[in-house]
Formats: sequence, C-alpha cells, structure tokens
Amino acid sequence: MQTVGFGQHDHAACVGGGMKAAEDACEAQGLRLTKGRRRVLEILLQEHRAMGAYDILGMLSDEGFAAQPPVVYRALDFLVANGFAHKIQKLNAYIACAHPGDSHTPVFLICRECETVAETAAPLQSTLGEVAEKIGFKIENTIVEAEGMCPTCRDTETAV
Amino acid sequence: MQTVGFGQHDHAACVGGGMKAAEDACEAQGLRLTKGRRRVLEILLQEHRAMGAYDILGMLSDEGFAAQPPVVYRALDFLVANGFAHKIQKLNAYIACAHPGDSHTPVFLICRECETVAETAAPLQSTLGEVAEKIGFKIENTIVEAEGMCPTCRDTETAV
DNA sequence: GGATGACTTGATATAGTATAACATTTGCAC
DNA sequence: GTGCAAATGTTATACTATATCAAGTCATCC
Ligand SMILES: [Zn+2]
Ligand SMILES: [Zn+2]
Ligand SMILES: [Zn+2]
Ligand SMILES: [Zn+2]
Repeated sequence: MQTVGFGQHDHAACVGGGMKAAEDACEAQGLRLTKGRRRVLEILLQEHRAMGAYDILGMLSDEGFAAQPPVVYRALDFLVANGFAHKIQKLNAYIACAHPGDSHTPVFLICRECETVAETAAPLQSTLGEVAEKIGFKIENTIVEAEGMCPTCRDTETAV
Repeated sequence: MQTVGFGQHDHAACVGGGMKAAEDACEAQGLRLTKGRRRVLEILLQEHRAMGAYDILGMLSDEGFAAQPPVVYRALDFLVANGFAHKIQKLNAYIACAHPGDSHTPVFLICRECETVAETAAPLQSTLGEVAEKIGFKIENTIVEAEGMCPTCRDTETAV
C-alpha cells in the first residue's frame, strides 16, 4: 500500500486490474493491444498520475524503445479512444482510467497546487443531456474537469 | 440579425453589451481595460466563435498592431482571469463570454463537425461540489465541455 | 515637481504539444 | 500466397504557449 491520488490503495492490484481490463476488452472487441500500446498503458498505470506525452516518450526512450512523438501519440489515441486512458485537457496530459470496463463519464479533480488528479464519476450527465437536447444539440462525450485544492495541499497550506 | 452559434440573435447588441459589461466591471474593480485588451475582446465578440490565439494575432497584425504572441496571450489571460472570455480547452481556443456580468460556471457545447461553440449554464455545480468535499477536495473552478453534434450539422448529416 | 513602486507593454528567443506525410511491415481473410 | 486493412517506422513540420529582460505608463506620497 502507498499513497497515490488522494488516498491509500493497493497499487499492484490497480496496475494488474487495469491491464486485465484492457486485455479483456480488446479480446472482446477484436482490438489489438500491441507492444507499444501495452507498454504505454503499463507506464500510465504504474505511474498513476497525469503524464505528458513527452514524459512517456522519455521513459520509452530510456528503455531503448523506438521513440518518436508519433509512437506515443498513436498509442495514446488508441488508449483514449477505447476508454483505457483519458486526456486531461487542462494539463495537456494523459492518465490511465480508474474505472476500466465500466462505461462512464469521468470527472477529474485537479489540484492546482500539486497537479495531482483524481478520477471520480459524473452525477449529472442526464441533466446536461436534456438541457442540450432542448436546443437541438446531441452530446456524445462530456469532459468535466474541476480545479481546486486536494486534501494534502489544503493541509500544507493551513499549516503555513 | 444573423446566424451565430446555434441560433439567430441581434449581434450588434451582443457586441455592444459585451463591451459595456467589461467596461463596467473594470470600472467597478479598478481594472485597466487597455488598448490591446480592449481590441482582443472586441475581436472575440465580433467574431462570436472560438478563436485560436494565433488567429487573433493574425488579425491584430493585419491592422498594423504590434503583434507578437505575448501580446495576445497577455490580453487573453486578462480577459479570462476576469471572466470576459473563456478558454475552450478542447480546442485550444478562446471565446467571449456569453453571459458577462453574471457569476457563472460555463458549460460549452462543442460541435465535433464544425467546431461551433455554444455557451450555456451548468445545472450541476452544487452536486459536484458535495461529492468532491466528501473526499476533501475543494473545487474552485469547474470546466465542462460537451462534444457532439450541433443542430445544423445534424440536419446536414441526415440529409446526406 | 520628483521619487517610488506596481503594473503594463515591447521585443527576442525558446519551450512544449501535436500532426502531416509517406514508406514499410504486420496480421488476418480469402 | 495474394490482397487488403491496420499498425509501425521515420523525418519533418505545424501549432500552442511561456521565459526573460528592457522600457514605458500610471497613481501615490513626500
Ligand atoms: Zn494505483
Ligand atoms: Zn475513466
Ligand atoms: Zn461565460
Ligand atoms: Zn456543427
């Protein structure tokens, strides 16, 4: 157990579970979880934080992986398109999905101090869809990113 | 009247109203709506669409305005910080606020086909805040961006 | 009026993020 | 094994944003 996100969790299980979920989903849908895609997902799960594409690129490069930007961006496109990872628009960064397998609209809580990101679920989707439908807009995908202060940084701040 | 966003509206009034709201707010809060800031806001209001920083830069340049990237980014930072414009993270673009004066959490409906953006209001903020508070996270600012199909593009698509 | 300090602008350079384009290879269906 | 679609390799380039430091503007205080 170690501290990741805003709390403790069994990180080994969280990495294993994420890989397993991706493998199963690919199997089921006839998708190919190729070497590069797999390695990028492993890195995202292992690090368990929002990472820039070039951060990932650096890690691949250190491992002797062929490492040009398109390699990483293609892998990320695949992972994001299939719900194994999400893009945090606010940070231009990518993070492994915390609820793989479930169909969901993720909500990200982003600490403005330390940039830690926690993924939670949207308690709103239906309402918003109705509002949009009234003006003829069909929502296909919703991004919710909330910026603020995480528990750790709040503690540190008040302590000062 | 002309078609902007997803519907008809009196665009002259909408430009005038936006400038007036900004002027009043600056007056009230002791902010300086300087020449460059004012011109960028005018452009955003006039165009009434999400624009990249370099699109704006190009227009300023055409007018003979001193035109280096920092000029535009500084103006945009000011406008966004004070609620006169918003950044659309999904598009790396900026748009004039459609509800200047009101304190609000904007919700953007972004057409994936034509990239038209409509600003509406969030019917959720309180709920989300409660969820976050339970895990100790203090939300300060929420970004909601919904991607989908606007009425116009839906019509076109079905017509084909 | 001149000194002070906060804020704003000018100008150059550079950092950071992402995609275009095209050749080549791989996996799979027939 | 032929043919096709998907994926990868590789090079180059486009797009977005910030760092830095010098110079100018504006209000305030003495
Ligand atoms: Zn973990
Ligand atoms: Zn997720
Ligand atoms: Zn607004
Ligand atoms: Zn559209």
